[in-house]
Amino acid sequence: MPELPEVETVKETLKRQIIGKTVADVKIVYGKLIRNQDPNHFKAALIGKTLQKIERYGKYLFFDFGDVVLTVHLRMEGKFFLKSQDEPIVKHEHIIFYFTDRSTLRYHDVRKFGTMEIMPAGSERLSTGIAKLGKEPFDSDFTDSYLYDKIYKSTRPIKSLLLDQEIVAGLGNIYVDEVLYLSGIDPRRTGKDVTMVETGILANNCRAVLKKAIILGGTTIRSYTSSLGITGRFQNELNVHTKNGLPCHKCGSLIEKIKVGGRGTYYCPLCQK
DNA sequence: CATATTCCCTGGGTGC
DNA sequence: TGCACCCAGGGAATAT
Repeated sequence: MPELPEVETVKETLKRQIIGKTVADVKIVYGKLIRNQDPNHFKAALIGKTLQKIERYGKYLFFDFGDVVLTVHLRMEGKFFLKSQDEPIVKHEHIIFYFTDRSTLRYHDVRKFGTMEIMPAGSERLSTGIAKLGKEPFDSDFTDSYLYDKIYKSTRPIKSLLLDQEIVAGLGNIYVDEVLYLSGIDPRRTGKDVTMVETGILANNCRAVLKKAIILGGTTIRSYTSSLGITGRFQNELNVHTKNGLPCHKCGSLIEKIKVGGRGTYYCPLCQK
């Protein structure tokens, strides 16, 4: 499941590979991925346009084509592959961008959860979801007090609050489990129960975990590859996520898997209070 | 307003 | 081997 580090890796890889390419055609195999507009408008907005740059905020990608911007969210299993236009369209390739140099960018998504939308340049961050995104842990204004202000009155579990993109943009299920483990905080504790000091520890660990994961190219679990066949290496650094039944590195007690806010959650019952 | 639930979708896993 | 069934999961829509 691509979270901030995986999306960052996808962005950097695609920047090297497709910036400067011009769209010759777009084939839409599964149109429901496209939000808020009909497929013909989607195609017409891109044909003839040249990709200028690619940016990322939270888990969203922004493909800048000059006067329009293509926003993409990979959700669970979305990935991009760069192929020759001569290669046949395979199962789960839902949208194919044909470039004038006979290469193609293919959006592949087994679960069909990903979304795409074309927005006029300058308004791409105003659409549903994106407009409400909170700060990224690397933003200068992602301060301890910013985070504390968002959580200190809440009765929701701290795990759910950290997963909430309106509070912290970019964290997903894997990294939230790791952040809570490193912070020694039980994922079920409510926001109002978390102290200012603990909030500072959480904020620091958000940055530490994401920074390390970006350097390692993200996390590859369950045969997930971020894009273009790339394999991340952060899975070797995981302390708790997917580790149920294995001994905790700090105390040796066994990692448990529970549900918090409807999400599978891994934690150390001794180290996380 | 805050929080909880439902829905989207399919491969993989389970049980028979 | 095949089949029915259930589940995971990010985020938007809907309900409480």
